[in-house]
Amino acid sequence: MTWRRPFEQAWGVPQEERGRGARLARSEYALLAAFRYALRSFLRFSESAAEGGGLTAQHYQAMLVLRGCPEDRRVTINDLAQQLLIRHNSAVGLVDRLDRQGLAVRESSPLDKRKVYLRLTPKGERILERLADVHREELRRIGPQLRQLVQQVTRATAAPRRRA
Amino acid sequence: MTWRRPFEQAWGVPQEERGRGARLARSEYALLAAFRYALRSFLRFSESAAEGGGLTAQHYQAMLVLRGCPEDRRVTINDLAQQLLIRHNSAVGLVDRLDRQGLAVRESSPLDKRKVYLRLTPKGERILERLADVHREELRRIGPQLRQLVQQVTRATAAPRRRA
DNA sequence: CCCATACATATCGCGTTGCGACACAATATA
DNA sequence: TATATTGTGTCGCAACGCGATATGTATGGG
Repeated sequence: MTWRRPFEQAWGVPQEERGRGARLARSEYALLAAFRYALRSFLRFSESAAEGGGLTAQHYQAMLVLRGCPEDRRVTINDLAQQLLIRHNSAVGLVDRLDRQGLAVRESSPLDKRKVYLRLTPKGERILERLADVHREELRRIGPQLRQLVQQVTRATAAPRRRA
Repeated sequence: MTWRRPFEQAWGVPQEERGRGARLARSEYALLAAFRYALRSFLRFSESAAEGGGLTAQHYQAMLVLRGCPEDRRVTINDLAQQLLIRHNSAVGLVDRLDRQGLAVRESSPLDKRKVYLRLTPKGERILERLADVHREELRRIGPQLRQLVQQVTRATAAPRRRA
């Protein structure tokens, strides 16, 4: 303890830290750690928020894809997998859960009977709207910090141009 | 397909989209989805990079904490759990795996025999340095995009000040 | 000095998630 | 029609996090 939020301690970047041979200074690791901490924080927030509605962060992300999809398109299982960067079989399980919870339904395509289109239920839309709202607020809260961290991490080596 | 990276499609924010009654426009969902996509991309990159060294993203994050810790402090299991935002018992398992792979070792404190200090092994430090390096590069690559997305998402409602 | 309490770590079993490998029907291609 | 490709689905596995519980260690009041 005494060392909770990792943000503060990653500030001073004393030059002597970069000892001979060592390519990365301790403070640079600290910055990377602080960035990951910020990401974890946001993801934890997302999980908690989703849990409030009886679902998981994956459910939320899947619903975001369904709702955010261009209006002239429909989302298949494969599309979902691509957008979530998971394999199609993982998406199948996810859709099973969404279906079981009444958040989305499958609709097999009449033109290509292999395809399965997904659609949010009214209940799904309602819950998603609440979730999206809180997420936007949280993003507005942590946004500046996040952006600053990204900048710090990348800046740390963007100009490491020290004399010999 | 034809709709891969979600970044592009979340640009135009036509006003008519915000239909009567609807509090969030489709494009705002798309923006949130695009932001999560960016996060997932980075996390997948992290997993792939870690996998290259035979470990997982959690291993990497734990090692970051150990390495980034202030020099006058030592990291215990509880500290690790706090920094990773997990329960202590999850941290125990994680340390078990780090130990088993020869990336970190336990050192019980002589003053308080309950405490267990963690230390990176030379092998751990070597691997971590490579990983930290690639991560910094990736962050430099996606940083601008990420920061822009954060700004877009927050801006979408930061100034929704439309007449009537 | 003893005991109750708090603390730090460890163990166990569970549920969720993602994966690779395989299976199978529908479609496209030859 | 024979063959490949595509889109979904099924199975078993491993990683991860959790709650509940256990065990050893400190610490403070009497």
